[in-house]
Amino acid sequence: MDVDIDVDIARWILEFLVRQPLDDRIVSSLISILPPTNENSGLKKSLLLRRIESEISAGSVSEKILDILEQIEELDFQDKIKQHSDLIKAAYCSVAVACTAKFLNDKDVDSKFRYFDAVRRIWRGRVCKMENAEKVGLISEELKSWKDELEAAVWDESIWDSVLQKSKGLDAVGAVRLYVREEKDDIGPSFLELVAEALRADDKLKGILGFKGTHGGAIQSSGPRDANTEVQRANVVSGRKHVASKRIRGAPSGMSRGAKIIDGDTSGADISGKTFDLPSTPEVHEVQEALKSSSLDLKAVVKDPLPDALNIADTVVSSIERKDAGKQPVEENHVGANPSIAESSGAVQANEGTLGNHCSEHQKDAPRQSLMARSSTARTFEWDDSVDALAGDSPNPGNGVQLPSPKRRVVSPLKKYEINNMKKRRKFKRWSTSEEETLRIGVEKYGRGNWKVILNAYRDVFDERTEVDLKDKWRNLTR
DNA sequence: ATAGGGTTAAGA
DNA sequence: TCTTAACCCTAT
Repeated sequence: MDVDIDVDIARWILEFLVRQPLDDRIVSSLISILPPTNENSGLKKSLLLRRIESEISAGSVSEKILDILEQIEELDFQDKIKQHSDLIKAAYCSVAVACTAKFLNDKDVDSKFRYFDAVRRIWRGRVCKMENAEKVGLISEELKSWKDELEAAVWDESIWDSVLQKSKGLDAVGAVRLYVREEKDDIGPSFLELVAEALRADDKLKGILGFKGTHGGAIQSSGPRDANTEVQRANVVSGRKHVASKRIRGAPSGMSRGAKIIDGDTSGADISGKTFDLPSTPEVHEVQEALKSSSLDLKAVVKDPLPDALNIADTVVSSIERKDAGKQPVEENHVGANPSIAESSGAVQANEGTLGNHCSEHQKDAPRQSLMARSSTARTFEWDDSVDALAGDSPNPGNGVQLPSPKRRVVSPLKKYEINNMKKRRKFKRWSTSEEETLRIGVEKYGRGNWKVILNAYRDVFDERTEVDLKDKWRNLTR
C-alpha cells in the first residue's frame, strides 16, 4: 500500500477499469491500491465476482478462479462475515477438481508430469495451506475426499479413467455460476451501478457541478431561460421520474472533499416540483457552501486529484495493453485514452441551444452509460478564475446556482499528464520450482526465445508472468 | 516480440 | 553491506 489516494479517486479509477477486460495482475494491484477501509471490501468483492464471471464466460474454469475464490474468502473472513454458504465451497471444490483432472485427458509423455504438477500446485499447495492455516472457509468434506482420490491417482495410473469419469460428473462452471449468482443477489446492484444511478438521478447536483449530458458537454445553468427550453426540460425530468424515485440502497458516500454525491431523499415529486428552484436539500447546501467558501478549494476539488487518478488509470491500462495487446476489442472506447473525446464533447457544445433535450434523451437511450464518460467531461474543462466572483454571492433561489461557464480546454489532460507517468513496480514474486521445471520443458519443446509460445502453452503454471519474465528467468537459470 | 542493459529490493 | 533474482526500459 504505497499509493495513497483518495477513496473517491480509487472509485473513479475502478469504475473506469471495471469496464476493461481485467486480468489478475491488475485486479490484485487495484485491490492493493484501494484504501483498506471496510466500505471498500464490498467493492473488492464485486470486482472479484466480476472477474470470476469473465473467467467463466468462455465456458471453462481455470486456476485463477481458485485464486479469486480464496481472495473472496479472505475478504469475508476479515469482515467477519457469516459462515460461508455451501455454494462457495462447492464451487471451489469443483474448480479445483476440474483444473486437476483435465490433465488426465491427454495421454502424452508430459501429461503425467503436468498432472503431478497440478496436484502439487492445487492440492498440496492451495488446499494444504488452507488446512494448515485452519481456514475452513473453503474446505468441505467433498474437497477432502477428492483430495485423497486425486493424490491416489498420482501413484496409480490405473485409476485415471475412473477418476476422470467421476470428475466429469461435476459441473464446475455451473457451480461457479450458482455461487456468483448467490453473492450478487446478496450484494445487490454493484457499487458502480449505484453511483451511476445516483448521479443520473441527481439532476440538481449535475447542474450545480456543471455536468451535463452523455458526451460531456457542460452548460451554463445561469441566464434567462425561454419558455420553450423550460418545457423541454420539464418533459425530460418527468420522463425520468421513475429513475429519480427509485430507492437507491447503499449509495456511495461520495466525494470526501466538498462536493457530495448523495442518495438523499430525492423523491420524484421533489425533483419535478423544484427543477428550477434552488433545491434546498442539505446536500445541495453543502455543495453551495463548498463553492462559496473558496474558489481555491473548488479548484482543488475539481482538478487536484485528476493527475493522480489519470496517471494511475493510465498506468494500469497501459499494462493491460502491454499484456493483452489486441487480445479482445473493448466494447466501449477507452474514455481516457481516446482522443476522440475532445471531438465528441465539442459536438455537444455546438448543440448547446437544444442541449437539454438532446442530452437527456441520450441518457434515456443509454441508461448504463459509464460514469467515467461523464467524469471525462470534468477533465475537458477547467474552471475559470472568475469563479472567485462567487464568494460572497448569496444563492439565488429563483434562478438556480450561477456558475461561471467552464472554459474549454484544448489539449486532452490525459495527454498532458501521461508525460509524468508514475508506474508502480509489480509485486515481487519468487519463481516456484514447478514454474522453473515447466520453463525448462517449454524451452526444450518450443525452443529458447519463443517465450510467448511457451507462456501460452503453460498459462496455468505461469500465473501472473509475462513473456519477458520467462526470458529473464531463463537468463537467470542459465547463468 | 525478443534481446539485452539497467534498476530495485530480498535475502544472505 | 553485497549478491542476485525479479522486474523494468528501450532498441531492434
